[in-house]
This record gives sequence, C-alpha cells and structure tokens, in this order.
Amino acid sequence: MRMSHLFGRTLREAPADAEIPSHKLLVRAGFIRQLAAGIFTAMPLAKRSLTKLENIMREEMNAIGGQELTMPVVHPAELWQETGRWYQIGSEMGRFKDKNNRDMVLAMTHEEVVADLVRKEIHSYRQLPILIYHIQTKWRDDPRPRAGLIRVREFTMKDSYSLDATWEGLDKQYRAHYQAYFNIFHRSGLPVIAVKSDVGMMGGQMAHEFMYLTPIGEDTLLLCDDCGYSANRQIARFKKHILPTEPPLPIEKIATPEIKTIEDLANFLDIPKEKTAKAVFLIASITDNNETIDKFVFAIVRGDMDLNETKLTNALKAKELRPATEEEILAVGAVPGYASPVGLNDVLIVVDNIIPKSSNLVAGANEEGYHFRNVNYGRDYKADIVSDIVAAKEDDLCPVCGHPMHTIRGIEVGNIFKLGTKYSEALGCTFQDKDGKDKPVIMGSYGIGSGRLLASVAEEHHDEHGLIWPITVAPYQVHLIILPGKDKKEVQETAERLYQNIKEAGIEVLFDDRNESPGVKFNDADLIGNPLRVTVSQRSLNKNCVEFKRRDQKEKTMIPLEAIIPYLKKSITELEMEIKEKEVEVPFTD
RNA sequence: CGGGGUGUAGCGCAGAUGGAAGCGCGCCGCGUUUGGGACGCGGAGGUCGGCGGUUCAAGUCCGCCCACCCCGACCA
Repeated sequence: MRMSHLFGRTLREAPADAEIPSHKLLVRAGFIRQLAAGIFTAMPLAKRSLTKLENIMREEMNAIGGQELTMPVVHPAELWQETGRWYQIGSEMGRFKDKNNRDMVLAMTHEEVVADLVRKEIHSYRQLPILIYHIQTKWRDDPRPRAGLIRVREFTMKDSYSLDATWEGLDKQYRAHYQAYFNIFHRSGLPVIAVKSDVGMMGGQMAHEFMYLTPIGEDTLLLCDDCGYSANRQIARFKKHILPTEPPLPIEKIATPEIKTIEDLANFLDIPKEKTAKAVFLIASITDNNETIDKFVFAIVRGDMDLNETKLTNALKAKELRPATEEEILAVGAVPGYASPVGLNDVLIVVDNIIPKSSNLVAGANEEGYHFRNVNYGRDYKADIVSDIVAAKEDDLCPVCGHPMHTIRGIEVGNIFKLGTKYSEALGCTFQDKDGKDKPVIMGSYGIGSGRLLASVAEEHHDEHGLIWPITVAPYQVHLIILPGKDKKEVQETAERLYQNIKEAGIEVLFDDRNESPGVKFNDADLIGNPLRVTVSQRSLNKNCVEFKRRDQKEKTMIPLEAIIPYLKKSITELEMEIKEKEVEVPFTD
C-alpha cells in the first residue's frame, strides 16, 4: 500500500476527548475515527489488524472443532420474549419496529438465535457435540461508553456456542475454550489471566473472564499469590474474620445524638467497627413469571465491611438494584442514619452470613438520635435471606488458603460461560437421547470482542512515539520509507523496485512514497508502529545498502540492497517465534 | 440515571468589562529544501453546538435543548 493514497491520515495532536494511550494513538495514527459516543469506524489500518485478530480467533476455534457461520444482527422480539430477556433487560437493548409495526431487537448477543437454530436442526444425540461460532456486530446501548475502543456501544465479537448432550461434554468444550482463549491472547501479544466471574445477564453455572491487567481497567480483581485463587471483585469470596461469641446481653437503647455514620458511631462508643451493624437500603426489581415488581430491600452487613451489590443482586435473583431514596426509606418506617431491622415490616431483609455469628452488635433504633446496643440476630430480628453479600478488599483472606489477597485492575477481553440448559429449556431445544427420552441441549457461550482486544494490544504495546504492534497484529509487516534527497531519480527508482520486490516476496508492506520531510516520515512510521522499517536514501545507496530497524529496538543496521528481502523474511520469522514462545499451556483453575 | 467539565476552521486552542472572528499545526498553489514533525510568498476554509430571549449591537449576558468527555451507578 502506498501511503500517498492511504485513507486516513496521521494527526500531530490527539483530539481533546481522548485520554488513554490506546485511544489517543489509534486516533492519531489514523486507525479509528469516532462517529458518536461508543461508535467508531475502523479505518483501513485498523481493519487490517482486526482481520488478523479475527483470523487468529478463527484458527483457534477451528482447531477445537468450531464451525463458522453468521447469524443475523436483527432479531424478531418474539424470540427474546420467549427467553424473557425482552422483559429483563432494560434500556441497554436496542429496540425498534419494522414497517409492519413488529417489535425488533438489535442483537446484543446470540443465545436466542442459536437456541432457535438448535431446536430446528438438532434432534438426536448422534448430532452432538457441536461447536459453532461467528464474528458479528452487536449493539449494547451501554449507559456509559468510554476509553476509546475499550468500552463501546457497537462492537464486533467472536462468539462461540457449544452444544452438548452431557454435562461432561460441556465441561470438555469449556476447558477447550479455556486453553484456546489463552492461545488467542498469547498469539495477539496480550498477557492475560483467567478469573472466576459473575454470570451476569447470561445466566448459567460457571464463568471465567480473561483479564488483561492494567491500571486503566474497569474491573477490580482479587488475587491470592499463594494458591492462585483469582476472582472478579463482583463475586470474590474471602474468609471473614469471626469474632469470639459472647453470651447475648439484653438489648439496650442508647442516645447517640448527631451520630450518623459507622465511623462516628464506633468513635463515639469507643468500640471497633466490627461490633456494629451497617444498614443499606435498596430497591430491587424482581421478575417473577414475566412480571416485574419493585421490592424494598434492607441489607445488613457488619460495620467493617462493604456491601457487594452484585452478590446481593444474585442472592435476590433481582434484575436491577438501586439505592433507595430518602422518601422511600421513610415510607417503610425506617430512619436514615439510625435504621434498624428490629421491628420493621413489609421489607425484604437480607443479612450477610457473618451477622448471625456476630453477637451483641450496635445497630440503629429507628429513632432519630438513638441506637440499640446488644442486637442479636435470631433473637431480635430475622432475615428473609442470609447470604454472602459483602465485598472483598485488599488484604482480605483467601477463601481457599487463607493467605491475604491483593487487588488489581483489569480489562475483560474475553469470557466463557457454562450456560447449561437455561436457553434450551426456555426455547424448547431438546434432542432425543440414547434412552429414547427428550432432553434439553446443554449449552456454553464464549466471547471475545475484537475492538477491545485491538485496543488492549495497543495499550500494552506502545511507547511515547507511538504504537509497537506485535507482528501477528500489525497492519503491515514492513514500513518502507523513501528519502529521495537532492538527486531524486536513482533513489526513487530503487525504492519503487524494492517496493515491488517486497510485495512479490509475499511480505505486507506500507510504502511511504509521500513528498514529506524525513522527520515527518520517521515520526509517522513510529506512530503507526509496523514492526519492521526499511529506509532507502541516497546515503544508504552510496554504500549499496538500505537501512533496517525494528520498531521495538533502537539499533539501525545497514543491509546490502540485494540481501534485504531474505533479511526481512528472517526478521519476520524471528518476530513470529518470539510470539510463539509465549504460547503456553495454562492449567485450568476452577 | 446522579456529580463535574467542554462545545469557536480538519486538529489543538485564544477571544476581560457586549462594539469588524483570531493564533499554531494541517490543507491548496508556486519556489527553495530533504536522515527525526523544514522555509518563503500567495491562498482556501466558520450557521462561534442548536433554538429562543435581552440589547441599537451577542462568540460574549439570560433561558431551554442537544452533543461529547471525565467520576460514580452499570457493563464484554
């Protein structure tokens, strides 16, 4: 490709609304352009890199038996109504009506379509197992797109779906994806770890997220250095510090004027925070038989811990959870700042599972300026649900080995879910098993966003001058620069010939044939970040050489003109080997 | 959806107290340059986010709306 005709120019300055390096550099280098919040065009350079990433995914999916297909982006609403997600999912779903006034859905994901296909195509255990996948555009009207390509509304995903007759079969395909995903990320030059995660809107039994660790990540992870336990904070468990049990003392009302926070309360009474109970009020939308009702939820955690809303949502099987307003709190008879579970009716009380093991706590008295001492679970109040609903934090103890854990930020670049029979049951995907009985197909779903992956690779591989693409992802393998000098003719002809020869050798080359000054050309080459650079100039040709430089190294070397093509081939192989070495087998951790 | 911020040329920005829309980079033409973002001369490019109001006069003051960014809630 000639740079003089490349669509998409480089910018000296990044637009002011770009903040993170991958966003700034991808825009400056001409890879992406923004159309609206969370909606981007992939320019020709980005398209080439995306295609490479997607081909890596294809190879790894094919290697574990995947069959590629393409499913539609627009779905009839009926399908989503059958699984109930039409009702469960809120404004994140893109909905519109077609010309006949039929409700339509923009695909957020494709479980419904897969299940629909399966019920039409799969009738016998003899047809299973199956692995299908596609690479398709999806729309999720995220309330907050941000960080360039990291979090967008329209995106392309590699999505695979496993279909099995047995749970062992699902486990096998799940584990195959686990390793295939590590292969994909390693081949893309991206270091990742797998952590256990929440199943979210997908539902199902088990999920892992593949995390690229970076301070700009939006997810917080808990890791145990000792035994390797790793989990998203949304679901991370930990060993809770159990206080010595005391005999229950009589409940006692005490004046605590102007004391509203746990901090103040602990100071005022001169007791540790873990001797207090903290109340949090929320409104949960709970769906039952496709009918959604709002329930007032009174959650109680020990004063030294914080509520984890994901855990609470899961404990409640709620669709949505939001903080209650002051009016709503007063309406149920609770007093903000002095709230107590003692003597409240008509609310759903959820307590953390450490609370029943903690005796004689201080809690609100439901009266302005007063608290109760010696509140005991069971004697003074009861809960509708007792569950683990608190968030793990730095230095909390590992639930497996008891070692203190630490927190780290990450970007979720891929996920794998054991869906089980949720969708197949809802949509009636059954097959006839050996025993002659109809059984629901057991499903798994596995996704990787290609744009997010591209941005993560850019985030991992850049310096102050620009991008430094891994050879497997780079838009072009070679960046060829011509510096014509005073007497243009010889240099020009040599560079043109070299450009043709490189192309004919099957090497991907971007040829900077523009009439620009050397500084501009070198800077653009650094910015775009193709791995190998070749410079043809009067100076080099005087020695019958061209200059060679790797983007990831400082040294420049002079290579005889006639030797440059084999040299480039050798360098490409070297770079490919460097990536290959990072491909390793990763033990499956449950 | 809550909190904060920003909208003036393709990009980055300046335009106190209302009084003729500017700068740098980029772009077009001609010439000189040519190993790390060159120089001279000449040009093109704007509904100042939108609508309404105040005023003799609004980029500037007031109101409403919209878009985009950041923090949170939420999410691949």
